[in-house]
Amino acid sequence: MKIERPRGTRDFLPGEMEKRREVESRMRKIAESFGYREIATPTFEHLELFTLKSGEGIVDEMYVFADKSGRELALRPELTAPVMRMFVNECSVMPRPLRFYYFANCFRYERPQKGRYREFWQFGVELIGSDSYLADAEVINLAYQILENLGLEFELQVGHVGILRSLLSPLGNDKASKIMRLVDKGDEEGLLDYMDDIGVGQDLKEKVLSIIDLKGDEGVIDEAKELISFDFTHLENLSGILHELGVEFEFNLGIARGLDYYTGVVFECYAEGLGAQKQVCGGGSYELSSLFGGPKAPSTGFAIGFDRVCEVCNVKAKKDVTIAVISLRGFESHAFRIANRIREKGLRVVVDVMGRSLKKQMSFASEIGADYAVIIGPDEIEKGVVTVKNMETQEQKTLSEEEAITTFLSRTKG
RNA sequence: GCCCGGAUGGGGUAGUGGUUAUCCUCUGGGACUGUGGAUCCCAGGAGCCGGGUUCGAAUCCCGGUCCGGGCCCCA
Repeated sequence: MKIERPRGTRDFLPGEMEKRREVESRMRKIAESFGYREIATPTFEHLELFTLKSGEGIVDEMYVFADKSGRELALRPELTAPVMRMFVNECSVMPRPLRFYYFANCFRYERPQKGRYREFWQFGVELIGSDSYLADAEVINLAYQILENLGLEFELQVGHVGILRSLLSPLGNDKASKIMRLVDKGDEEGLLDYMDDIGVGQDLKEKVLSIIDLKGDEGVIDEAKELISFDFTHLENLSGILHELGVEFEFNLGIARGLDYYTGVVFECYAEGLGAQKQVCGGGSYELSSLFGGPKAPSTGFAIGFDRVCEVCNVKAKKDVTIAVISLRGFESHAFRIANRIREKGLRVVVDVMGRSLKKQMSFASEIGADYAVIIGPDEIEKGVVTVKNMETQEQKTLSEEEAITTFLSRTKG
C-alpha cells in the first residue's frame, strides 16, 4: 500500500530545494546586514499561547492535540507569539532594542489552494523594545529591501489600526475586535449589519466606513484628520522617512490584519501571480510582552510568506562545479581515493557505485550535468596521472592529480 | 466551512461496460570491458480507497481520500 503525503503538505525535490535555499540565504543575509540575529522556538507550544490574543481567525485553523499527559498543545500557526514568549522567558534583561529573525515552518488547518498549504514557511523579524516610528521605518524598510532584492513585483500598503481602535474604543474591546475582523475581511455588508445590531450611532458608523475607504498618498492623513481627533504625528514621521528612503507605498487605513495583537502601524505587501493568495508579507507594531507576563515591550515585526515568494520570484540557484570520477573495473578504490582528494578542496565529486561500464559512467556523468570527468584506469595508475575530460568542450588531457585539481579550482573561481 | 473540476506505471497519456489495459517518457541491463548526449534490443512498472449496479466495471452510481481552482480567511 502506498502512503500518500498528508493533505496540504509538499515534498521538495533537489532542484526546488536549491532555489528555496538561495532565496532563504538572501533573506538571511539582508536581515543580518540590519543586525538581526537568528532565533528558533519549538515547533509546538501550549495552546494557550495562541488562544490568548491571536484572535479567533487563527485559533480555528490550528493543529491542536493533547500529549500523553493530557497537555493541550498546538503546532505553531505563526511565530510572533512564540518569539514574544521566548523574549519574556529568556530575554527580558537583554539590551534594547532586540533584533531577531526566524525562518521556520508553520501549520494551519485550512483548505489548501495555490500559495496556501497546511505546512508553510515564514521568514520574519521582530524588533523588540521601541515604540518609535523609527522602529516601524526600519522594519518596513527591511521587508521592502528583501522583496526588492528577490526581484518581486509588489505593492506596499501602510495603515494604522490605532485610528480605528480609538474610534471604536467607546464600544469596548470585544465589539471593537469583532468590527476589526469584519473590516479585515472587507465584508462591508456584515460590518453594517453588525454595527446596526449592536446599535452603533449613525455618526460613528459613517466615520468607520469613511476611514476604511481611505487609500492613497499623504492626502489620506488630512482627510482622516477631518474625521477623527487622533495624533497622526507617528504616521506622518514614518511617511516622511519612508519617502526619503525611496520606499514606495500607499496608505490604506482599512488594513486591520487578521491577528488581534496589532496596536499601531500595520502594513501588507501584495505580489501578482498568486491568485487569491497574493499577500506575501504582513506585519506591524504590537504589544504582547506584558500579556505574556513580561515587562511592557512595544515591538514591530513582519512575516514573509516564504512559499509564496518562492513561487513568484525567478531567483536561480547557483550551480556548483561537479566532477565525476570514472573508473574501470578493478580501479574503484583509486577512484574513491582521488575523489576524496578533490573533495578536500571543497569541490563536489561523484563516483560510480553501480559497478557500471566506463560508457555508462560517462553517460551518467553527462546526465547529472558534470562539468568534468576524471578517468582512472590501468594506464593512468601506471603513469601516476589522471585523464580529465571537459564535458562541455569534450577536450581531454592527461594531467597529474595536482594539475587536475588546479584546473577544477580555476573553474570555480571563474 | 462552502462551491466547481479532476484522479490510469515515477512523469505525461489512450481507452464511454467485454481478450493479456494503449502510446510516449522514465528506470535498469545489453548490443558496446578505455569514452557522454544517437540508434536498436530486452526487462521493470498503473486504473486512489471502500461499497453498490452488472454475467462482467478503469469505464456507471454512492461515500471517503487526495489534487487543482474559486469563496472565505490568511503568510
